[in-house]
Amino acid sequence: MEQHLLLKELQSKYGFPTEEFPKLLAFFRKKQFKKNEIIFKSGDIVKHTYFVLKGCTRQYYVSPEGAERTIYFAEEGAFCGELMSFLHGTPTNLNLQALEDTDVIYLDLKNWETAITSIPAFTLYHIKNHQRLMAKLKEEVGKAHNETPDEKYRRLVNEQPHLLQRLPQYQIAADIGVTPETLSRIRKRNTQI
Amino acid sequence: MEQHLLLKELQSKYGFPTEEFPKLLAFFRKKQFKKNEIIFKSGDIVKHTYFVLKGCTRQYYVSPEGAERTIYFAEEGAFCGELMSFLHGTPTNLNLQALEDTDVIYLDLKNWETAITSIPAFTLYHIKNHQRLMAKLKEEVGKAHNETPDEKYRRLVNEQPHLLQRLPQYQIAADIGVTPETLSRIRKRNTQI
DNA sequence: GCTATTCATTGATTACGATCAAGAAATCAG
DNA sequence: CTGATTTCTTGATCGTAATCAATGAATAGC
Repeated sequence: MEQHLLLKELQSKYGFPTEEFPKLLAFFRKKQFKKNEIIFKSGDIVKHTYFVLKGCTRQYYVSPEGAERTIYFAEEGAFCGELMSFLHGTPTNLNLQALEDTDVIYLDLKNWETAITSIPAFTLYHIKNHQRLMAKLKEEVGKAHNETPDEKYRRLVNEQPHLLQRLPQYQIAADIGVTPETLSRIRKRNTQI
Repeated sequence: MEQHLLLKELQSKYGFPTEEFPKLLAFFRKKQFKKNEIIFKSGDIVKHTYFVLKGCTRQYYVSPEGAERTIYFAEEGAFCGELMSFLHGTPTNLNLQALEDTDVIYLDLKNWETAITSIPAFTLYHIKNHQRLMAKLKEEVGKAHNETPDEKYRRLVNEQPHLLQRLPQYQIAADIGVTPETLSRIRKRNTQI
């Protein structure tokens, strides 16, 4: 029997008792999103927290002028959501969009709280995983200013090469923080060896 | 009797039972840092997590070329540390520096774990506070690319005016992500009304 | 109080990404 | 398969921050 993607994620990071898993999984429900569907948008109060089984989502920020800036992509085996809004019931200022037809499982707040309070290993996963994410974000903030677009592109090629294959270039451009034109030139510069 | 700064912080955000506080405080130890002292640096394994009682610290990232980029400043009443390294025992890639003579209280890992497991309200503070920080960082990542340096400066003036008074300009410049020369010109542009 | 650093300002030049504009290539619908 | 969108590339111009360089102001050490 094949291992559930969620269990795999929980165990790959910090160990999770297999026997607890069915109990945890029971709190989740399934859902599907169509390609390009907006899952939540700025101003919404986020009601669910999602785990991607198949497909890909992007979380992004929209500036007052309408420019988009992607914060991160969640592929298969990753949580995506916005716990700040989810936990506090406040409007989010981020947007979440499915970039492909995407299958997820999700928790509502009630089930999330029950799961967290009744399954300590799940709590531990959360705390530790958030440290990981936070560390990544801090690094992003740090690098956001000190790296040239060329460096950012090469880092993306090294760290997340799969994204290059599954995303259109203007999405990559939004992630790096440049215009599509500039990305096209960067690619030209960095391809010819 | 004056309320302890830590209790104030714990209660201001999400409510913390006052009667539990002495028990929590007992896990902490005191320490002082001199102005400009490096508390930890990239490559270190962070052994403590700090709460600032007096003074100010900055957490920053150093690029391979030696350029510094400040992630955030912690003033009185704020935690500062690097839980990723602290909890996982892995080397950090961030640096923490006291910008003034600074008094802190701190926890080592053993006491942190004991406090977290024995004082649920402290756990709750952590989880929720991390969401807040994470949301801020995400916004930072989002704005890092879409804001012009002028906009970043004006946002700093609006959101953290006290920092302008207590920090030298080249620190502000490192925070905004420009050279000191550029900041000087930005200030000139934005001062003359 | 005076000298020595460190820090802030100003100027001139350079480099690079944004923007505007137009074609080419790829994707999609019928 | 064909026409219509959408996406990607290429070119030319423009604006702005980095860099290099030098002077002025403020701080710290003796």
